[in-house]
Amino acid sequence: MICAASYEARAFGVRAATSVHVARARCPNLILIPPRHDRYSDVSREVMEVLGGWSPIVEQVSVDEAYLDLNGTEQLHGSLEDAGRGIRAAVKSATGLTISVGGASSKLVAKIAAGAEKPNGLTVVAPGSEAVWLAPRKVGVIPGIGPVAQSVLRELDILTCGDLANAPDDHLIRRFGDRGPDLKLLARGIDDTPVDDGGERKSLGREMTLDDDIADPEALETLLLGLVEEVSYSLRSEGLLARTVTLKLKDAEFQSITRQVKLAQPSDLAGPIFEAARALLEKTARGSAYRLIGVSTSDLGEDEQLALFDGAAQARERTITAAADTMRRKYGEDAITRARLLEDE
DNA sequence: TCTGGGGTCCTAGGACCC
DNA sequence: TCTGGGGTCCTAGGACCC
Repeated sequence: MICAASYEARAFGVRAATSVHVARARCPNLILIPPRHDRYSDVSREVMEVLGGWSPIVEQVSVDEAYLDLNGTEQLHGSLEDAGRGIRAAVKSATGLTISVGGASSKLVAKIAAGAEKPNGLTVVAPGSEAVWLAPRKVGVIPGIGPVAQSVLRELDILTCGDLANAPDDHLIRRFGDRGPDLKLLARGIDDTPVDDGGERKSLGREMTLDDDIADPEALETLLLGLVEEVSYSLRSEGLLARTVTLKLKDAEFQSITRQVKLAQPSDLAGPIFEAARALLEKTARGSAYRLIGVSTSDLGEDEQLALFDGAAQARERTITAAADTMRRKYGEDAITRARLLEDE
């Protein structure tokens, strides 16, 4: 599948999440480049470091997006335009990358502004002019209004932010419930969520879509074990313990099913997490075929002195796991695996 | 737009308690 | 024996974002 598409490719209808097959059909001269995720992480870190020089409060949203709280930095950086120009120049000189910047009185409007002139743009919305600036734009530019909400709004003849800002409350309440009127605030650019730089991870999981739908319980179990191994290794790498395990399946009709269970004791070991996930799979999968299987952990906490509470079996697993992790760190994550996971390769 | 994989957040319904 | 109203917690599903 396509992770990201150049603007040239986008002109042919190729965009993120397009399958390679479809992409090639739409754009025969497409040039495919294998992703280098480690490289992107490194560069992302460099960019975030530059941003850290412009504000003490930086909220990283994804590998390529961040919010900066510039309140109180006017003496240092000047106006929003000045800061925006400076940030773009600093990132360019540190990494060679061009970026788009949006400046505004809220995260909501700043984000929309950043997207207004891509790539390589700088858009500042003056405080007080948010509603006017937003009015002609499609409601879909508002973060949180996705395809489903857009189609509901379309039925109400609400197409632009201006339409939404002036929509009757009762219509919105009927279709969106209590949060309906809040949408009007968003459409006027009113948003007071703070820039939050203390984001802690809430969940960690892995899932895979299968080439062919699989019904065989044993095959599903083996796939699940592989996923659990990856998840538990990530938990240990991040020093986290999980309390809740969620199994996710998607059937041949694309219906997704989730089942979760709480562990008796938080864990970062494959053994207890797999046992929980396996039990859920046994209860849930009744012989039908599935096209996706995944496992996710949540209710995460910091690593405590967990080993103190281990029973004999877990103490043994912990010892073996520690040795295996040492090998993974030294020779790569694939350096060691379970015999059961080799069979299907 | 025929549908990946990593996440976060919200909602509704039911259990349970006072 | 039947039952109000409110709060909290849990679970499952789904919308949404990049």
